Amino acid sequence: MATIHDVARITGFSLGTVSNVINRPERVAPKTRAKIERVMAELNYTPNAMARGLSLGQSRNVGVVLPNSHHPYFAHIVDGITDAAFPTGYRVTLLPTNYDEGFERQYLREFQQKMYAGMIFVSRQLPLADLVNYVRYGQIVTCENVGDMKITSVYSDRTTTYRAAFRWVWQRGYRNVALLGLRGPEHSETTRDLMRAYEYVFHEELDPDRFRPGVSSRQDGYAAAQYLATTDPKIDFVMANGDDIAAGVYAAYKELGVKMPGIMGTENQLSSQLLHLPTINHHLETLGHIAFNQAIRPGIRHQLVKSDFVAR
Amino acid sequence: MATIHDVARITGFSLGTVSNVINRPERVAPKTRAKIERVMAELNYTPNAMARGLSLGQSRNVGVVLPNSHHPYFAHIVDGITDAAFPTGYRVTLLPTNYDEGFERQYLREFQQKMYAGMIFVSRQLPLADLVNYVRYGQIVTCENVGDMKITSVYSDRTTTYRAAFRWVWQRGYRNVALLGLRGPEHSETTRDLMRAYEYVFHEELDPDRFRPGVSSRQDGYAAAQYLATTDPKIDFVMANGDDIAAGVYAAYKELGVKMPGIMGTENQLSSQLLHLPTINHHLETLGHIAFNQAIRPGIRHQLVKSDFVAR
DNA sequence: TTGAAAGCGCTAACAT
DNA sequence: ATGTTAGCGCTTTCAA
Repeated sequence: MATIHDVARITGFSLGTVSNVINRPERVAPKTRAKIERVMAELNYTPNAMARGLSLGQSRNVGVVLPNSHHPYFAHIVDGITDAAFPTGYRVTLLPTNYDEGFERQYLREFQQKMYAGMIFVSRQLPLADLVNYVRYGQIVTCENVGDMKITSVYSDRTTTYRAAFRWVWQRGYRNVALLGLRGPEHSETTRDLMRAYEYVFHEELDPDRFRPGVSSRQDGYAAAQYLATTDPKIDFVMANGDDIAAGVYAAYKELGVKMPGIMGTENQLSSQLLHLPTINHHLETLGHIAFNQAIRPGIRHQLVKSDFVAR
Repeated sequence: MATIHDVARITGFSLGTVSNVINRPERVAPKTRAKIERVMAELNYTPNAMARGLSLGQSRNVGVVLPNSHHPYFAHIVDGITDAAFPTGYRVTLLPTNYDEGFERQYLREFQQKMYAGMIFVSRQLPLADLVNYVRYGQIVTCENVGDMKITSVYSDRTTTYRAAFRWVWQRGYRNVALLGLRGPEHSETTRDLMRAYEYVFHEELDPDRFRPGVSSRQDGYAAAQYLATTDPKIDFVMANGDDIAAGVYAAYKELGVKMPGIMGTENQLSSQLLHLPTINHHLETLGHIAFNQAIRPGIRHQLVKSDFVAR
């Protein structure tokens, strides 16, 4: 592979001049610049990104921290991020944690070493305070409401939408609601938000037995619904954490032949349309888009992305 | 951030020795090794990946080239790749092309500069021969049947499965089949495979008007089906390039109120289960998994991933 | 077993 | 306008 030395040697100019045509073309005379550019093209030369990064102390990568990419919630956000990154020339690298703090720490250290120009924490295990410690090394953006913590955030106004959704559930006459989630309220801000909205509308705490954690796929939804239907037949509404999951719930109740409860999904995917189920649209692609743009420019900002309740 | 110099200075040993405890611990005396490791831990030291990469001429990244990550086909493969990469400590970076050769060239140059230990071409625009030119710089794996080209490949046996699917269509009595695809046969090997399988079973060429290109979402499927239903009412079977797309086709015919044709999807997603439509399961996560493993170890190999026709 | 030093490809002062 | 040079953090001969 051709290096900057090769083009310097061949053109007869110095390293510095060649470097200048790459980084500050205006400083070099048009004629020599043309000559150097021609040779670069001939040699099919591209600056080595690693060397550049090492010298500059920065890269054109953004790291995206997330537990996995199975769940549609994460997949949609990653979609938005890569779309936004594409025209900018930034690369996005996926940093899966499998819910393990250790990996998050590892990624943070790599960040500190300037491997990533910015990081997006789509999800995190580490305390927010730990992340805040790293903002001095570059841009970190979180995808949650962080209050007035000194860290950039992009988040959806879940509370408002969850309340609207529960109000709809209440008005429809449902009184025995079960919730499905990825992780319990002790681990997940989303689950806490959801429960708080429930309490706000129903004026009571949710029966702990009516929250089923560990649900992330249609199959999980199916299993959870089977459990609920057999152990707690009074349940008349199931709020699922994803449309495909909602579809799994639907299938389980249908197969058991018991009375179908009301079901709600989230993410506004195809499956809720097909089954004509209400859902919540978090506009996750938009969220990803914004998160990327925050990740590549300095400054601490907080941005809200509105979500919608889709009644059906 | 602590560098190797810091730990050398603090421990009183030389750079070389510290480097050795990182890379060849057996060469350094147990006592000095312990001492150095303790200081490393205290300083929270991690080797700088860029510097390491520059020095070594290699990275622990694999690049995944694909047009975009919207289509479930790509999303599923990426899922498989990241899952396989996780336990190995390799990073995966997404390299979207938007179907533009220029970007593929750019990525190939970065590869040549050792930015990526391996590359996976989930899709490509560049001629295969161009890719083959780069295998001497590292592992490149393509996700298609490349015959005896000297490049590693992982691909699904589409032909067999497509034939089985068309045979099923034939046996069910359908005689007027339309096909939906991302890109026309002139650009897409998948489409060519599909058409060849059609010809094999039906003993005739597909009427060109009965192939609708540019279909990649449920909405596209909906629009294509509307067009087909109104311009060519004889059509009695629609083969869609995705289950969600098949669902769009279903919706279009249903809304028009005309006789519902047979419909088949691919990828075995939830939507085909819900609508009870036959589909093809390409086992794309498995394919991604294998692709990753091929990408990180040298050698040219070809591997077939079996796909299934799911009759419904 | 440990140390010294060259080099990976590039950038950015600083000199000319 | 162009050249020279000292790093960026690390690995790896080669010596001691």
